[in-house]
Amino acid sequence: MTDGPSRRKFRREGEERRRQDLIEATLDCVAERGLQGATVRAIALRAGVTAGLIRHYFPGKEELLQAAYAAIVGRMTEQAKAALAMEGAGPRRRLAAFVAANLGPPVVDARVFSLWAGFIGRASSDPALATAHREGYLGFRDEVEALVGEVLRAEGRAAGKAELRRHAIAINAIIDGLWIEGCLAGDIFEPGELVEIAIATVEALLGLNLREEEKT
Amino acid sequence: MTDGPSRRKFRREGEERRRQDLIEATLDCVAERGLQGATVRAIALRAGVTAGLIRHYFPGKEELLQAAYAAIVGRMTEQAKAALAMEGAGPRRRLAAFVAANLGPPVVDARVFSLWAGFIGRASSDPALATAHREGYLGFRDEVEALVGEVLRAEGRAAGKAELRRHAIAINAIIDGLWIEGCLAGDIFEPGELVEIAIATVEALLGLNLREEEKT
DNA sequence: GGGGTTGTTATGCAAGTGTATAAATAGCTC
DNA sequence: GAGCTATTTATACACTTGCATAACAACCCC
Repeated sequence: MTDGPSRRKFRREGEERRRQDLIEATLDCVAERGLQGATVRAIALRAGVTAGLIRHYFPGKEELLQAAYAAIVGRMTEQAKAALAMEGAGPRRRLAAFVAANLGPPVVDARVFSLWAGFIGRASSDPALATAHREGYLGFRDEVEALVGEVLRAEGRAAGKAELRRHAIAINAIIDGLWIEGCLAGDIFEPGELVEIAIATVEALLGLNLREEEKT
Repeated sequence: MTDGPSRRKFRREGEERRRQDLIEATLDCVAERGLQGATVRAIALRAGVTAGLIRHYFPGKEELLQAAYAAIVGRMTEQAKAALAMEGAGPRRRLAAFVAANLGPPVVDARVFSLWAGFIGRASSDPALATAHREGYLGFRDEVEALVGEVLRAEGRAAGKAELRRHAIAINAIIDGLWIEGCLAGDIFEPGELVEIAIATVEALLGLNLREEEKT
């Protein structure tokens, strides 16, 4: 009748599966309790394992957080890249698709934003993180710049380097700004409103219509 | 010769002065080590006092952080309000001044950003914080909307409610987006470049020139 | 200049953190 | 089914955190 030292039952999962589960659990914790609330114990509980297991798959908590961050950044850029790769579509439609991709799910998401804010908030104090952001930002901006260049070229309009740079910075800012609001208070906007506003602003900025296809 | 129990020398400061010092120390800590690094001990050390004193001026650490956040938000809106209050200037110049005020020092500042990110990152998990942001955002946007309304009215252009709303959202996003980049990587922009880009984008959006005064 | 007020220090504590380590057991191979 | 391997659990440790408390001393008042 004496219940012996009952040890918890468990199942062995594949390595990749466990890593993914832990990353997902981390994202959930960050979303629900903020970065501070993402402790190893909370993450493990959410993943259905015990805390020690984290160290079996990651060198430390920091690496798990970085993996989670990388996972989210990956998902976001994946969307954007898909829009860029739209073969067969003209530059204008590709630009519009790119903007739209960055302002819809899964990019616009409170969970994503929490993690982003948590990480980026330390960029001022963490040089490595600051560099990472800068490279990511410049890479993103370069893509926008190239895209705008294509659009204008297709339009037969000369575009100076400085002008292109300014346009890319502005478009990037519009996307970022709307992204933030969508993440933080998506419910005060109509569905698709952010995308529409972004595209309309880009249209005004470039002085052309992105919705109708260019004449061949 | 036995050095007795040497107790630290100290000076009694005025209440308001101490509070301000503690708040400033908090901002410094957040800037240098991130929100996580802003512990009561680190803050006290920076302020030149011992940790216990914090609890003499604030109910707890949380309240100190909120005071620091409020202080920074206050400084930011102060700048913006000053631009709005420019009497004698036409709507267009006031709008330009408003945009510029939000994209120059002391609003664009890494320290400010760290604190902002730290707080806003918890907005998803903290309903009170989410509400605070929403109200601040909507208040800000209302001001932009009113300003844009004035500008267009002075231009003799009719502006529908929906159009006004979209413009305000867009302008707000531009300011936010550029603000972030200025805070995070101000050194990759020319001085005044962000302001110029913002104003140029707003000009394109509204289809008018903000730099030259309106004809009376 | 002596006393009282209270701003300030010093010390300690309970809770929570990430991490290290050893024991246990699930699932594979033969 | 026995034996191995390494995934997983359980436990403990060193450290930090915010907070409580009591002793102390700087400043004000008379």
